[in-house]
Amino acid sequence: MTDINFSKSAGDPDSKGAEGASPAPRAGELRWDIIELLFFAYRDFVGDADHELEVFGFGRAHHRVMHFVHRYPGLKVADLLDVLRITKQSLGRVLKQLLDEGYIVQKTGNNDRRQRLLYATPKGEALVGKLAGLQTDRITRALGGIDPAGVAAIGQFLRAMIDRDDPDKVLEAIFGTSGKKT
Amino acid sequence: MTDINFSKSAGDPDSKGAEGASPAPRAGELRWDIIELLFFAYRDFVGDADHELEVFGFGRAHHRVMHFVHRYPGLKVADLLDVLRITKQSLGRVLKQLLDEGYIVQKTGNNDRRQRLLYATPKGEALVGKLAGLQTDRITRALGGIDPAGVAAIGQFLRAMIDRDDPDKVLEAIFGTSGKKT
DNA sequence: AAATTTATGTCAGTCATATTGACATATCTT
DNA sequence: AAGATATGTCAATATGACTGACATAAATTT
Repeated sequence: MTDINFSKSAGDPDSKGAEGASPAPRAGELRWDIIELLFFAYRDFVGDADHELEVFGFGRAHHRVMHFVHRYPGLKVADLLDVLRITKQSLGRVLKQLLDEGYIVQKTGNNDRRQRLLYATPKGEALVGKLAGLQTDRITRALGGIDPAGVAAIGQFLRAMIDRDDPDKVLEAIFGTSGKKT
Repeated sequence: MTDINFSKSAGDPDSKGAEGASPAPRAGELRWDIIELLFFAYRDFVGDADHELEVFGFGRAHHRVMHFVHRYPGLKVADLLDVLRITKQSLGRVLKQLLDEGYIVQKTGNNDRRQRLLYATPKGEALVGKLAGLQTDRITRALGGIDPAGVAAIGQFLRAMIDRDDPDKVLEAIFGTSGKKT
């Protein structure tokens, strides 16, 4: 999916009825520029990985799972569901494939034996690493020529775009006590 | 789609037990931070619109179409296909719904009567405006506290993340002679 | 004028990813 | 023992995407 889904946000007081029938909501205020740039930037960003994934017979869903399992070793299935915001059934098929094909392994939790902690295998790491390399190339290229202060602003902006209401385990790691990551 | 599609990266030196076969490509260089922030930022950004779209019985595809038709009045069907990077068949159903329900109208081209130029109706403008308002709220909030130079850096970064190889009509408008939109 | 190309629309069949709801099992908590 | 939790799985469905084939109208070329 090339997801565009621009956003919504809140309430747009005036929106539609603005002048005549056309809403022209907050005329000059809407950030059409950023909205569009985010769409195209994200489209091309995820596009990098898509081609590579085809080679493995995987889709974006597999990438998402591999990414988080790799980054947060020992993630539980429930954590993954929170992060990806999909249902158990949707995750099930993808996760099963990754397990069957040896990209991920499960280990029973030490404290709670009902839990299946997920870990990437070397094979899984290789895949995730390859995909991150492609995306990193694009990011590095895009950051070229931007000074440290600018890079910091970019990080600040991206973080501020994320909902903090009910952070999942991964977001807690990103924003939590260890709030690093520009 | 909550598209994540990260990329690859590799190595995570320590992760689970990967040592061994894992590629660990360019270990310290991978931008896991930006990769992840882009995922979450985009997920929440598009999430804003999703809820609102449900009210109308529409999906993200409808939003994308409405957005570009609104922003670039008179866009041809072929242009839309280039921008959205989907097939005629996929666009067909969505576009037909929007036409049937009065969010968009078609006008035969003046020069070329085969063309169906697309325009948003006031009703369509209202919807797009509402969605853009929600997303703009998030963007404005995220940009708060960032100085002009930082905002410029963000725009520069997002633009640089976009492929420029074969720009479609919309990208030409964004980057072309009238390259504005920070 | 006839042939070809272009712009659009549409039909049929398929796929990937997602959904909800119902259950089953193992394990932890009370 | 009873109940709650973590996970897995089955069935049925929806959306948005795909390929390929074909039809029509209008423009362009020959």
